[in-house]
Amino acid sequence: MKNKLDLAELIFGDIKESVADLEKRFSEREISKDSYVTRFAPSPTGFLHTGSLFTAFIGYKLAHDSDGVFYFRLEDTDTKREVEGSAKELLEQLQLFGITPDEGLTVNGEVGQYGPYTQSKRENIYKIVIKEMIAKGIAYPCFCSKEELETLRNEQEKNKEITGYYGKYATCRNLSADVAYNRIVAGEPYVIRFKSTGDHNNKILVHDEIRGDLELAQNDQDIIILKSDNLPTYHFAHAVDDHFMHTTLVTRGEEWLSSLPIHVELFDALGFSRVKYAHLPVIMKLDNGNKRKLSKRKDDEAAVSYFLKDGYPIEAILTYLMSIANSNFEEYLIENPHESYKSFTFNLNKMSLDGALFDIEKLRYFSKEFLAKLNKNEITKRMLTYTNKFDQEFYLRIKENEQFFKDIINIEREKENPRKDYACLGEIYEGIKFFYNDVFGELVSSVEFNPKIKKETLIAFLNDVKVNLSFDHDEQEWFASLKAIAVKYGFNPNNKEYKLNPEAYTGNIADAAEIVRIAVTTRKQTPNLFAILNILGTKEVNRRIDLVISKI
RNA sequence: GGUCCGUUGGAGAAGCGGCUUAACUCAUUGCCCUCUCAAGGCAACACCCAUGGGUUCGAAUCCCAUACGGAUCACCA
Repeated sequence: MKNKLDLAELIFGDIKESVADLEKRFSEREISKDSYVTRFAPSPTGFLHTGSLFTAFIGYKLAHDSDGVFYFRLEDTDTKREVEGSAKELLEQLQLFGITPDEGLTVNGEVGQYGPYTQSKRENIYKIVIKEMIAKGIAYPCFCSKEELETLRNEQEKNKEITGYYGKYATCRNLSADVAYNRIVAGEPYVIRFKSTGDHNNKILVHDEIRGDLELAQNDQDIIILKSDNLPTYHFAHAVDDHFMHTTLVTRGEEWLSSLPIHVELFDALGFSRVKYAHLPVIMKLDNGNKRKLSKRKDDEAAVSYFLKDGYPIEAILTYLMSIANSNFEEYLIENPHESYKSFTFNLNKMSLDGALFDIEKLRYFSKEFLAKLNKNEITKRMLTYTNKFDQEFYLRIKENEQFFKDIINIEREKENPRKDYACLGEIYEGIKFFYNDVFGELVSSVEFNPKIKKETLIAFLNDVKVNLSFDHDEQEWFASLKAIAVKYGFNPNNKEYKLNPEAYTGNIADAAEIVRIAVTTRKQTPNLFAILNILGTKEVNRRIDLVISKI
């Protein structure tokens, strides 16, 4: 007759260490009690998700605001869904946002004493724990096939019972060690399950740092802890890793709330002291009038690369995320205009309980504010990095004459209330392309002037502008000279007078300015005309006017 | 369907039993400024806090029910 010890030895014969050895190996962190140890633990299944960035950001803030540790752990136990190279990509994108792990996997390799930080490399640790669990009888091998499980589920559904492997349905939990031993020797495939002692009708009291005290039904499912591929499932790995890595606060999406009872039972059964949890609300999106989680497959904005590609500054993205996380953050910003999310202390209690709708308009607002505050050198530098990656043609154009670009981007910039034209770097080209002579040449063929003004007047006016418009000195003088010319062609420089009898004039001063504006930019709306004329210079302005006249 | 979580304006939200004629921010609309646009300034925008019942001298705030929304029920995390 074989007993539980024999069974444990049969399955994990190569495992010699004990849980006590592990406790010794991964001893308590020397860290203040008030400091949080948090982590970001993604699976390598693709690029960085906006929701993941949010979670990582919160974890990072919490740890750093409390002089704690923020570490990165790779949860790569689902070999089927794994995407090659995504761990690296995740890390790099995180770094772009300034969210660099203090410990665990980093762009420079693994750091820290609680590793390995990649779950597939921790097989041994999991097995040490499971071996003891089998020996103690709180875990057991299960030989049920997927087909059998499927049949069981159908049966349960038909009878309107709770589905799953629990209680009387967990047939393998009653197998004697001897029987199990022999079936394994005979070569039957199996998984390892946790033997739950919970009762679905009883409640457990748990505390969530965001939601407060929660009363949840106990877990009674004999969940799988070791899959047939010898890798642990999430629930078990979470308990083992967060215990031995000494996490103090688990920050994760609220989709995990319903499996909390499993985790709590696991921690208790293993004799681990429970960690704290903060289940973060999920970022949602409105789809046909219904709220739903941002979806990787359906929504472009679910991937942070979407914002990067358009050139939203990472500072603006993080500011936006912080504004959803703690709404008093915006008040903080108003009171402290020179501060940012970096100096703001994030508070879990101020977090909303339900998922916020992703609001691109608000992101755009923060982004405009941010970009407007940059000086010409800073924005040029960013623009160079951005276009080098996403718009080579424009990159080369800027490079060719950096000063020219700086002059353009500096129009109405370095001052108290700068222009807020751009929500992202990707919008800049469209805004200023007419400055470039070759582009102007293409645009000019489709210029249209106010049809109310006669062609002859237009041409005569423009010719006059060519010789008499003065913009070498200051803005006042420029405007005065524009007025002087305009008057000759029947424009009224006094708007109040003009409004009294519009029929008597060719137009008002705005109409006159519009002609010049269209002639040199092909647009009806632009930033300050005086500045534009100066940047282009007399020669180019006159060349453009000639070109335009030839098209009228 | 079971279980859990939630519900204050178009969006993020403050509020936690009387100080609320419901803060603040974005969006929207109007006016002012003005060579256009952007910016800036000033206003407006929840006949009331999902609905219905309670508790209370008094409720957005406490309790119950209903409705609605979300999450979750895998050898995925």
